[in-house]
Amino acid sequence: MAPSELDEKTEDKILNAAYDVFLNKGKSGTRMQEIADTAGVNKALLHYYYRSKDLIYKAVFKRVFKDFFKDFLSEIDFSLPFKDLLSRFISNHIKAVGSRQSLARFFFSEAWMNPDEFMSIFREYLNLSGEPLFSVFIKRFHQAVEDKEIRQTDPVSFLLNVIILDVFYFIASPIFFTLIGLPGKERKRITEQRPEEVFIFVWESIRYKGE
Amino acid sequence: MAPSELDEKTEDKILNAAYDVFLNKGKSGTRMQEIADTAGVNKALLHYYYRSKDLIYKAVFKRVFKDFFKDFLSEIDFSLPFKDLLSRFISNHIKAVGSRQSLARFFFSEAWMNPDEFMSIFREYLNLSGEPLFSVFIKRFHQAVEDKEIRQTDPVSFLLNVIILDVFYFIASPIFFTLIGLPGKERKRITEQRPEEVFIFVWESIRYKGE
DNA sequence: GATATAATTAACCATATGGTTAAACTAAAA
DNA sequence: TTTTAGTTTAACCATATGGTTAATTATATC
Repeated sequence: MAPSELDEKTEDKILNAAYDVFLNKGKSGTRMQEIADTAGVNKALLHYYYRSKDLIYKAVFKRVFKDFFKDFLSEIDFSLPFKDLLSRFISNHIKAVGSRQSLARFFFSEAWMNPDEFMSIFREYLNLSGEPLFSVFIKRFHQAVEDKEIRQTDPVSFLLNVIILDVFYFIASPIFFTLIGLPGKERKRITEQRPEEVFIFVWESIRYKGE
Repeated sequence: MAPSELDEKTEDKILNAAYDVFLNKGKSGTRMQEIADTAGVNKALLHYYYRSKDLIYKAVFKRVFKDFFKDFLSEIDFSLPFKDLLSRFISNHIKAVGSRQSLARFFFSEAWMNPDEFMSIFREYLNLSGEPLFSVFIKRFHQAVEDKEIRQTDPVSFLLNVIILDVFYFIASPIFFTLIGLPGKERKRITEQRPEEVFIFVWESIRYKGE
């Protein structure tokens, strides 16, 4: 009957608001009052439900973490041939990050600004995912090397390179484009072609080229 | 006679201290008192010399900007063959960024958290450099394509990819390594080999491989 | 309907923070 | 030596901020 936002429980309203504010302002830039205003509740309720700013932050972080890795690792069909797997991984990944830029921004910004706190919270929630998918990837990689689909190289560095090319494009490109004075039209074109560009770039790098 | 720090002028002591604090805490995380303490001067002097936090921030930003692009673009001999040019560019670049991580961290963190303010200050200081070196690179790139040293591709995306691989390794790798549970020894090895790894990765991607 | 419990609010508090000021100190010019 | 301009300090101010509390309202239980 009523729209979902209206019968949302107060606790959730607060967490959603905190999510928005923390994502856009960072930890030290976030004000409890702004969270309260965004949620449309009295400021005291933030403490009633979450006790302190630190604990709201942790709760938000937990959700950010889940969302980030859900987008990051989901929907990959590991049975595909390696080349297709890579292509799909890259385009999914870029799409996910591109549509959730503030998420990635928050994630890395906080990782830099509060590395100790970040890493300790990070480790708390680590069990959620990551490892199994990674080892599957490594297996497929070695297989592809054996099958002479791709050249011999370090899969850890390779995967890291791919992820870096996917994620940080959205952070580096606005600054880079401004620096070289690239017009908006060109920026848009390059951004649209980004998944294709990255795939060709990395595939050309690792595909097997004979003895 | 006296060590340089002691006969430093107050104005410089403040700027140096502000540089340190802003770099490590970001704008909203920085406290005027902490700058004053770090500089070893009375807090009122910050306002005496720089009027406000905003203006100190701008002064710091100006220096960060200069330092960043000095390391970023200097010492490149554009007369080298393209392959060597690329190799040198990458290793210089990674070395520069690696030894100035807090600089890059500040630079991008602020770019995300205060994109509008960042970009407006950024543009203020844009005239300093960047453009000419970039156009030289483009020329060399096209030349190399003509000479069939490298394959035909977009030089803008290519340069951006190289920069991204250089800069963001230092941001992404600690998180990535933690996520996959890579031990410290391996991390160190991979980090030491990073310049070589990136060069091979991108060179394999663009080198000319015949019809 | 009375009572207990959970949810909510306005007012409040202590401290932190950016910023100001008037007075004091220093060094060089007159 | 006095004047003057620049420099430095301690004390202060207004506001912002995270957090608390006592009282009020809504909700559920008997």
